[in-house]
Amino acid sequence: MHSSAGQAGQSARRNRVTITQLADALGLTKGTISRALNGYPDISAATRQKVRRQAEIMGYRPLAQAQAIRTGRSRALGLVLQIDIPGAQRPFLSDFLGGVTRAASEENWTLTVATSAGGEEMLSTLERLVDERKADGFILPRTYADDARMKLLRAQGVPFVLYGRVSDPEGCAWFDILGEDAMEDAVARLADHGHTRIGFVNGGLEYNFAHLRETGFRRGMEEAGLKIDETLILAGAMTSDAGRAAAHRLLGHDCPPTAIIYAVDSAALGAYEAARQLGLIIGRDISIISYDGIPEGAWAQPPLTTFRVDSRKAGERLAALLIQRIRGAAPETLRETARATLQLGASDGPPVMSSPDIAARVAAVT
Amino acid sequence: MHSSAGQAGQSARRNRVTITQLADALGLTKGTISRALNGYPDISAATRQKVRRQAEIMGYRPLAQAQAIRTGRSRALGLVLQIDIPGAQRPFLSDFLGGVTRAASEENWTLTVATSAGGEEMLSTLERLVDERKADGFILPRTYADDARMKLLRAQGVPFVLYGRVSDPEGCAWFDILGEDAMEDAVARLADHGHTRIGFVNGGLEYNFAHLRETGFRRGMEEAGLKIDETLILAGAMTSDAGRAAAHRLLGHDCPPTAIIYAVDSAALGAYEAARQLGLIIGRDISIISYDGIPEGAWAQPPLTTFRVDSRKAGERLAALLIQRIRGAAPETLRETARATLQLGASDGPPVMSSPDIAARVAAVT
DNA sequence: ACCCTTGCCGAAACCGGTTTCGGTGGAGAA
DNA sequence: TTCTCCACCGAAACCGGTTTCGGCAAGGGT
Repeated sequence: MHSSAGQAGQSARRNRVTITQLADALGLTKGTISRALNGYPDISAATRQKVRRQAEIMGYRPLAQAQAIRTGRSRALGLVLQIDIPGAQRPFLSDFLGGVTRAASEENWTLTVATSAGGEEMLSTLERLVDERKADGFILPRTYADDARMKLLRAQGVPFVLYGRVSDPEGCAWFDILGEDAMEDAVARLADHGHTRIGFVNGGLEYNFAHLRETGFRRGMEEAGLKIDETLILAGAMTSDAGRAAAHRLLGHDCPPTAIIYAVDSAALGAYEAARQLGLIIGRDISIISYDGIPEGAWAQPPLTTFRVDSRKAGERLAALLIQRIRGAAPETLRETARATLQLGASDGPPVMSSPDIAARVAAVT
Repeated sequence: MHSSAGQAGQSARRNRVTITQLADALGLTKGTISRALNGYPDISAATRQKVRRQAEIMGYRPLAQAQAIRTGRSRALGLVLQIDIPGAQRPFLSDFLGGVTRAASEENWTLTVATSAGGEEMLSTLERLVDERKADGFILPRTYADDARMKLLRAQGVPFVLYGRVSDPEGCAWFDILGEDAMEDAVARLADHGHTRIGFVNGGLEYNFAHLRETGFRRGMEEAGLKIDETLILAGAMTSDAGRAAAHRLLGHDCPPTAIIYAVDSAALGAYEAARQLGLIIGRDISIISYDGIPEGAWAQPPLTTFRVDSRKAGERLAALLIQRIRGAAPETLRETARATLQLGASDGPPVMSSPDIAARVAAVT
């Protein structure tokens, strides 16, 4: 029936040391061992010490699954990735996972990963993992302005942490990068270059980060003393196609911007195509600054000036926060933010062409 | 002590239906239920039918962790990613994970992911997962010519499948993309263009795929009736830096190639830098064909002609194979391959400059 | 000297399943 | 009719832990 796979279980099972073996070795009962290791107060310090040492010697590690059926907790973090979103978190995933698993394994936790295509599947996947107790808590990447996953988990009473902030912070723990500060800095940098007409291409407004980044953009414009032209603010660009369309629209404006800030790198890459079609050279005729730090940006010609996100650190912090959350810490105490770092490219610089110059060039081409 | 996290477990626990509840509802004992659902022969067809239907109605799903402590199997697949390798499997990860988890969840399995930096950490991580029974089997990406992970798992009797083939196939199941065929096709394509001096920049020879791709290159050269110049074959280039160095070396040759085949996209991108430094235009003065299909390639100028790997499908097949393997199928019956698909770019074409032309240009610049 | 705490640990139930072992009833054979 | 065998299911042990409950001995107070 089962040839080597059957033997597999046996030989792997052989060397595990169980709590009963530990108990026998010490002449105690397994109940006592369990309480000693889990820090119950009714075990003497001397006994606890002995148990700890012997456990170390024999290499005893409790079987998380056995613990789980009684305690309901399996020392596993859950992560459900939405993979149908074009280009979303694609390149950072490896770093992000590295961070999460590193932090998790430091506390002897593991990571259970699932994926979903589409929102409903996401929710059903989440539900399945919850009631099969595959994870004690969840990391939710890419928070939406109104997040259904959050509601589900909150209703079920399952702990979670957000990668991103949310408008209704009630009972939420999170880690986030300050995208608004980056957008503000981007404006300041362009203003320093001498730009006065600056466009803004935002991501999808269903994401919470988009609102924050727009706020940052507006704040930056105010700080720099520049007038905001609402017709130079677009949204919904998450892909290079959408980014290209947005660039065409802005550059086809009666009075086009001399610089464009993108909220999302993948969209910013679309501007390269648009510029090529219009005969404009990025970094000279038109300046671009963006946000994310995806590797494609560094390989574009000229390299994209962008604000890089440290995904690995984000993963590490999120895992650490979630573990604390599961252990009972109040969510209000579990909120952290970090700044993005400017990654210099050559896609921005002082304006060479004026707004009318650009308009003329665009008109000539089309 | 624990405020909302404590309540969390309770409310989540409430709606789970256990095997005992199912048994009570049917007036049977839980042992009978278990045997009925697991297809034991000593349960009548009628009873089995009744149990199945009632389980469906009540939405019963066995708790994998509870099953695991008796059976040793938790219905979880294991994946350990090595994240210190620069650029390795970075961009495909999302697709790959999507494939794995999709195939896994179809059978109600889950995926446990861990990461490691460096070979020893990899082994200890693997060992920890094995004896904590966090996974019933493992997917091993990027097989080495002599793979320590394989030996470990084989010794422990733990099932595994390889993403990639291996020189000693004894007891191994695998899925792989036929990189050698792609390399062969690449040579044929360049030969059709009219190239006769073709260089080859391989990846690290510690990886098994490198040997396969070199074989493919040589076979392609023979098929095309071209002479192989051993001094035009380099190896060990996995990063763009290494790829750039390799390009400089080949183009600095007394009689440089007019086309270069790279075994790895990330390395091929280094050729773009080298060409820029030497004043050569890729796709015209020098042709490049590569392998992997990373997104950066499509954004390079000109877009990289490369053989694209379907990572999602790879993930799906590997998960399916591993599950079969765990269930006892013989490894010899679990071996699949697929072809890479050519993704047209503009980095290759008919030779415009001859080998001496290129040599002269390079000499002039340096 | 007696009682009452208190500290500390053993015994046993429990979690949600799987698996072994017997026992019962009905069909078929003698 | 009686014996036998087999199909089918109940009872209970088991997996590796956690948690409750109760008991015993030492120490403190009167």
